[in-house]
Amino acid sequence: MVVTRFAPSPTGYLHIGGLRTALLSYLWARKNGGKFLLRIEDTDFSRNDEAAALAIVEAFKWVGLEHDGAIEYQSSRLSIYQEHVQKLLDEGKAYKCYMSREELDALRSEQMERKERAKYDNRYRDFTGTPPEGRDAVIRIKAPLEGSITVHDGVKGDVVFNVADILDDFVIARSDGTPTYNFVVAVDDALMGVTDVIRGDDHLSNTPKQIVVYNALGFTLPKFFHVPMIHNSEGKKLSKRDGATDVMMYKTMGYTPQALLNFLVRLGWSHGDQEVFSRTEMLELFDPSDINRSASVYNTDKLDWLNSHYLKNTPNSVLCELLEFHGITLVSHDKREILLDTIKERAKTLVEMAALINEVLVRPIAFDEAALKKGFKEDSRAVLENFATVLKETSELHLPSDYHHIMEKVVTDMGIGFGKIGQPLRVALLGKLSGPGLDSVMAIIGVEETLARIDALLKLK
RNA sequence: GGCUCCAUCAUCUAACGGUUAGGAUCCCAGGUUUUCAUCCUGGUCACAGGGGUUCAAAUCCCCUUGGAGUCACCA
Repeated sequence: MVVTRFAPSPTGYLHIGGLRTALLSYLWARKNGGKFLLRIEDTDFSRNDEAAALAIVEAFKWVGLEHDGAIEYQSSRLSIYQEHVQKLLDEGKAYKCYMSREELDALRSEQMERKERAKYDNRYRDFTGTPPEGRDAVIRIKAPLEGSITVHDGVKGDVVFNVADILDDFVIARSDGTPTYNFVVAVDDALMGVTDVIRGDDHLSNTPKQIVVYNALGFTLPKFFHVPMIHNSEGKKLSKRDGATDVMMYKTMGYTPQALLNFLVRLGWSHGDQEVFSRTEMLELFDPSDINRSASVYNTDKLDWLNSHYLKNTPNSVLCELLEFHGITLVSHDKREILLDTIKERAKTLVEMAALINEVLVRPIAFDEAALKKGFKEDSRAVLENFATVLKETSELHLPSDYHHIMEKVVTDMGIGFGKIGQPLRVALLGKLSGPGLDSVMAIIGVEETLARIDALLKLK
């Protein structure tokens, strides 16, 4: 049984980097028919932040990830931690330290002056005397004094830490009784039965401390997979200042969950030359031991490409639903198949699709100056008038090909090239020189509207 | 500063001692298209540097350099 977990602190939204580790954890659990747990790390924020948890669940829901069981809040597990602190106290594996804040600071500045590592001096490790009056104690764990601790990491390999370099008797419970992070993480992961810890490699150097806790409590160690960070274009850890880090912003920007997930799963992981992965393929092929060691740069060019790829392959009915979120209602539009077919070929995002759709559906309020100059020449008026005439004489116009035939007829009759009619017609219909195929546009908006738009342009000139 | 991790095209990456170092995105060019986009074809572009080990090194080892992360009564 594989049990993984995602353990964010309640920051109020799901971070794009968080989504990646969540995805990898989710995939690994589901692939093995195991469990994927969600735990909110709110021991310090202590304001039982359910809103923040909900934001994460909302984002999960949007991308289609689902955690198993109830959400665990560390803030509501305080008694469990206290129990385990007490256990260590009873077994002499942890002890009360009465050092004051001032004493600690003094010790540190002394060590700094001597260019030594800031490190607790174990003064209360074997203390048996009378504690100082009226002073709250913190609880420290007895960490090994020498030797080394090796993290067997599924991504990085064996990472050896020298105890003398990194450890001291660190605090596991504050003077107010609340437990600290490294203690809580170890206790929770162990108690919740987590077998595979997949998390950012910024946690790698915390791991020895957690191992000390595991060992003291007699828990068996999980497998660790420390996945490399995602960097911004400056090569630094991704932060809120780097633009879109909130997962839900991607919904607003018109990306599909499949594209986003596909993009993220390929950051730091690959399967040969494959670029496009369906959910099923991810589940089938993902293995955390294939994760890269090195950090990657967050560059959304490929996300755009993936998004347009998925858009092109999304059924119109689904597109229709997705577009609702972006203010486009097409359910009752009788030409929506033609419209969507032509639009989805030329948009990178749903937002772009929405804009393109409006360009077709809404009569242009102004004509682009340059387009007018380039697209409407001396002979254009005659061409458009001819076209309008033939249009009025023809009945039963429905398909793009119907309109195409009329364009052909006019062109042949007048002995001109296609460009002579295409350019001015395009300006009339769309107000500019680019856009979907004209026959499609006309089929979508119909004869009446086509004539009206031509008329509007002719009146202006 | 100590400790730890990392190092292949601009970007994501393949290669698990033997390839002209491959793919994708971006970019550029050509083709297709009434236009734009799509699509197709082609092109530019990389093993950080230096030592070893080996018949053979992008791959293993060491050093240098560079980058990142982490060092709390934060998580």
